[in-house]
Amino acid sequence: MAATTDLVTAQGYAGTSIDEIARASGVAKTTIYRRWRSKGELAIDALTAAMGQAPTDQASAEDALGSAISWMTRRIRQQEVRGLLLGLVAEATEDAEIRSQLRSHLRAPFADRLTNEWGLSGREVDLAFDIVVGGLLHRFAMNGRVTKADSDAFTAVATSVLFGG
Amino acid sequence: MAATTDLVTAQGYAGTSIDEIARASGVAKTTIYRRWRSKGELAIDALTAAMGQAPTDQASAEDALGSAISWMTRRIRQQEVRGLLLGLVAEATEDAEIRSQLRSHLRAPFADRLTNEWGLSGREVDLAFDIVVGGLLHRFAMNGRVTKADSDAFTAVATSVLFGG
DNA sequence: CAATAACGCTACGATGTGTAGCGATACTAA
DNA sequence: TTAGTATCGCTACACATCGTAGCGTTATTG
Repeated sequence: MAATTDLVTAQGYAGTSIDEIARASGVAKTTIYRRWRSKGELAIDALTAAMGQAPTDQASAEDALGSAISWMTRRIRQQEVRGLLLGLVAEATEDAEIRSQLRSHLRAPFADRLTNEWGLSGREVDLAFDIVVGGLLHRFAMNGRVTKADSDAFTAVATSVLFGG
Repeated sequence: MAATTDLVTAQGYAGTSIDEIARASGVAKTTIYRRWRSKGELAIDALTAAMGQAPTDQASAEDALGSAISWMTRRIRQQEVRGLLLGLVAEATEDAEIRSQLRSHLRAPFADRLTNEWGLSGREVDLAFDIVVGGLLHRFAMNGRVTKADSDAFTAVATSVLFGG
């Protein structure tokens, strides 16, 4: 998984082959396929590790949303996370299995606590999520980079979706 | 180009090969490569044709933005456009050439008139663009579909970015 | 009707995913 | 210690894809 993250960070998702990952991690390709069913599922696990834990110590719904958004934008500005995520979102487009794993490993950690513990509307939390993640990834796809100003702009929009700006 | 659009609509971008496009259009694969340098550039042209013309008859900046956004969301809800776009955005991620063509064939028709003729802020028009396009494509990637309610939600957010909501 | 441009076709080279089969190595339990 | 089991590494493969080379054939054009 570390080799996966490193190579995808350096070469992009599509530009990284399982052969390379096997070589870099000192393991046979067949061994990788004994543990993961596909490149996508390996990337899901690598992404989950790279994301780490969502923040939990908040005093209000506003705090919880703000810190969830800021956590997500920081992660997306991280090249390791972004590289894996871009590849996985592209694959999710034509693979329902990856789609479902992305929902439970990426969206759930962001959204579940906000809706279950803080009572925020599921529809609006999803909207904030898609604005931040979709917006930043799309901006990267169009411009080849994502700046702090970019992530601040999407953060402001997503926040005002739930707490009128 | 028609064969490209049809096949991508039915099978997705990654799931459609140049061989299939050649067969479906009754043309040799080599002929396709004599006109387009890659699958991506063929898809750019097919996308441009499928998008059609951006609307132009407006009376105010608000009108112009509103109709540009609504034009874009309608196009993205169209399966032909969405299929091509999803594949191209994925490719743009690791291909600066596609990235640049996407800016001039997709973003420019949406944004140029808004900034040049109606004096809207480039930064904010880009933000509206990325919210609508990025948001809707990402929602499709996560859910496997995009509803009218989805596009209405992103439309509302993007509009309020420029004309305070 | 000759010269030129475009096409169709077969055959490649390079790369990728994912699998089969087999011998060697490490681990586990009595 | 030793027998049995799970895991591993390796080669080879099946299959698909992009994009190109070369060559003979058909259109087009002047």
